[in-house]
Order: sequence, then structure tokens, then C-alpha cells
Amino acid sequence: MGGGRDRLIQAALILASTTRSLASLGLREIARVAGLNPNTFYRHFENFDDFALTMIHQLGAGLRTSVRDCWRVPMREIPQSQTADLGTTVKRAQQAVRASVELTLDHFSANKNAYITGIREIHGSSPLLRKATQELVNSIASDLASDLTFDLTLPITDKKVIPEIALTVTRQMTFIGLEYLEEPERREELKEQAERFILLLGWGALAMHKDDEGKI
Amino acid sequence: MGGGRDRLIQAALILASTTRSLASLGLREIARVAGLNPNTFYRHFENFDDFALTMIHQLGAGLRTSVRDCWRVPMREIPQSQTADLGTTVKRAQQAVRASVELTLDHFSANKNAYITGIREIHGSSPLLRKATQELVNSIASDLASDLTFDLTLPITDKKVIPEIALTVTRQMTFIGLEYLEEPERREELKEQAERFILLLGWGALAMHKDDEGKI
DNA sequence: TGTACATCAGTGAACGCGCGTTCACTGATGTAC
DNA sequence: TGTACATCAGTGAACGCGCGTTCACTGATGTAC
Repeated sequence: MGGGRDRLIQAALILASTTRSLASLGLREIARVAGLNPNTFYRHFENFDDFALTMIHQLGAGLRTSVRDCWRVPMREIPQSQTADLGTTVKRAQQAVRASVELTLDHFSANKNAYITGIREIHGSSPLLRKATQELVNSIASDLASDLTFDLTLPITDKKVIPEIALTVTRQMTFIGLEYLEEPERREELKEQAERFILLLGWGALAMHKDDEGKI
Repeated sequence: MGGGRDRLIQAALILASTTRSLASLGLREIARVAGLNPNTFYRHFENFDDFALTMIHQLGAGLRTSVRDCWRVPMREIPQSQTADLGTTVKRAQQAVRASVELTLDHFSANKNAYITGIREIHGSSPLLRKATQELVNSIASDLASDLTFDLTLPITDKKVIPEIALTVTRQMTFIGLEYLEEPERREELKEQAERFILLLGWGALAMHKDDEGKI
């Protein structure tokens, strides 16, 4: 049986993912599930905010690095040689997106409780946790934007576009991810939907670029 | 001074939009702000769930019809004649999107409390309210999908794409809308961002269509 | 038009309960000499 | 190697408080005859 600190965090994770949002849980409620005296809480944390923030940061750090790999690894498979024809490149990009979506959604499944808990707080009741989770979403999006910029050399003129696409994709994945976890029977459909939506954005960005070139 | 029922709803709206999520408010807390005895609550509602659901449905019905107009009105300005050249059509579509985004975000401002309250519940702590608000988002998205299908004649082959774009846009607007309300100094930037993101999806869908035609 | 009654939105007091937090205490583990 | 002390994670009892809910009551408005 591990230390009380971890048991409290585990208990909160279970409660938050199966009942209500983290911010609405009670200290006694969590201690009860952890099998500890309500008091033990104060041996490890200053108060509830301290506890919840610690938890978000701890979960967030793990998720962030894993998610980055979900996208980076398939992306590196896309050949960057200028000799390859456009058709092949597009096809490879499509496969990379499919692989990334699959890895990400599998990662959602493997860390179901952490994701549900986090996503609930993005627009949740506590300003403190809202800020923390939104910063997490933003940091994941900016990881993705960096990787898109440095690992791929995309013919996109408007520099704002890549970070925006990264943010849009990240946010949209929170919606799709929750559906994916809550409605297992729609998993295949949701994977395809995510893939299609991302390709749409990519195609749009390239089309917009061509359009710009045509004009200038 | 209006009836107690409306005063309770108004009080909850103020509390939910300025403090915490609707689901986390207390019955006594709301009655206090409404200047009523906690008891009066039971004269109008069965329990808290009944109250919150009534509120979401009442607000939702209003928002849904207004939002529909925000998109439908500018959309009808896009000429559908086959004689117009592609360049003009694109430019008109772009103006329509800009107008729609502007109207929608203005509508967010004018109904700030209602939007903040609703959006907080989309991923919130109460399963009941989560379901109700998600249904609202879905219904707004399907309004948009219908209007896109019937008011415009788009050259898009894949029938799944329009509803998906409508849903993506609607969901993304919840994120952008909250930022718009909470960070007034970024309003212009956010409008442009929303517009660009929607055009990206549109361009993407058209490019995908062309690609399909090429292949088949 | 007047009277009797029903309905309805509101009040105030009281209930039992679970909450966060504090207090004084315990026993195990680590550390200094 | 032993001993004395400090630190640390835990307990149990108690506190005051605000909560949701119930009860019996009030006064205004509507309605039947």
C-alpha cells in the first residue's frame, strides 16, 4: 500500500472521472475513498486548491510528453525529399495523420481517468483549475505547432496559421476524445471523423497558400 | 419586481456567470441573491435538477434561434447564380463568414451571462446538465448544417462533411466565444482567428472534393 | 354586488447532516553523537 | 553499537457552519354562487 499522498490523488482521480468534476469533490469524500482519515489531507497539502493544482500539474506533465510523441513519431515518417511527387507526399501525410489520431485516442483510452478529469476542468467551476488546464491545452498545442514547423517543411506563407491549426486540433480532440471514451461503439467513426477534420484543415491551409501565391 | 420564478433564474444566471458553475451553486445561495426565502424555491421547482434543466432549456431555446439567424442572414447574401465567376463567389463567401462571425460574437457579448453559464456545463460536473448542453450544441450545429445544405449549393461530394464542419465550427466557437468574453482586448484578433479557421475548413472541403473528382 | 372558499407565492423556525478545519495525541522511521 | 531526540504520516474527537428539506403559517388574488 503506497504513501497516503498518492492514495489521495488516486482516489480523487477515480471519483472525478466517475462522478463529478474535481473542483466539486469534498476533502472528506476523497479521504474516505482513499481509506484515510480526513485529517491526513493536511499532512500533504495546504488546502484543496493546493491539492487539485498539484494533481493537474502531475497528470498534465505526463500527458503532455506522451501526446507529443503520438504526433511526432508518425510525422517523422513523412519523407521530406523534394524529389517525391505531390501525390505520394499527400498519401503519406494522410497515413501519418491517421496514425497520430489512432495513437492519441489509444492514449486517451489508456489514461481515461486522467483525461476525463482534466477535460472536465477546462471550462469548469474553479477559476484556478480552469487556468491550469487551459495552460496545459495551450502547451500541448504549442508543442504540436513546433513539431509541425520544424519536422515538416510546409509550403505555408501565413505564419499565424500553423499555431492556429495546432490549437484548433488540440481543442477539438478534447471534444472527440471525451466522446471516444464515453461511447466505445462509435470509436471507428470518431477516428475517421478526427482524421477527416484534420486533413480538411491541412488541405485548407495549402489551398489558402496557393491562393495567396496566385494573388501576389 | 417580477415573479419569484424569474428572479431565481436571474439570480442563478448572475451567480453562475460570475462565480462558479451552475451545477455547483446552492439553493440557499441563489435564493439569497434573489432576495427570497430559500423555501420559495420549492414553490416553483421540484428540486435543483429541475431548476437547472428548466433554466438551460429556457436560455437554450432563445440562443438557438438567434444563433441560427447570425449565420443564415449573411449566408443568403451569397449569390447562387452559376454565371458568377469563382473569384467573386469566394470573396462573397468570405464576407459572409466574416459577417456571421461578427454577428455571433456580438450576440455572445449581448448574452454574456447565458453563454458563460451554458458553456461551463458542456463538460461540467452534472451528467444531467452536460447532456442538456451538449444536445443544445448539437442542435445548433445541425441547424447550421441544414442551412449550409439548403441555402447554399456546395460542390461537396462526401455528405458526412457538411454536418461535421458544422459541428466543428459550433464547438470551436464555444472556445473562441469564451475567450472573446473574457479577454476584450483580444476581440479583433479572435474575430480574425475564427474567420480564418472557418475558411480553412471550407477551402479544405472544396479541395478534398476536387481531389475526389480527380481520382474518380 | 357580496360573500365564502380555494389557490398560490411567499415567510420563519426548525431538523439532521456532512462539511472543512483544529486540537492533542501516537507510533514508526531517520539522525546525531 | 546504543541511546536520545526530531520528524513525519497517521488517528479520533470535537468545533461551528451552511446546507437541503419540512412544517405550519400568512396574506393576496382568483372564482363560484
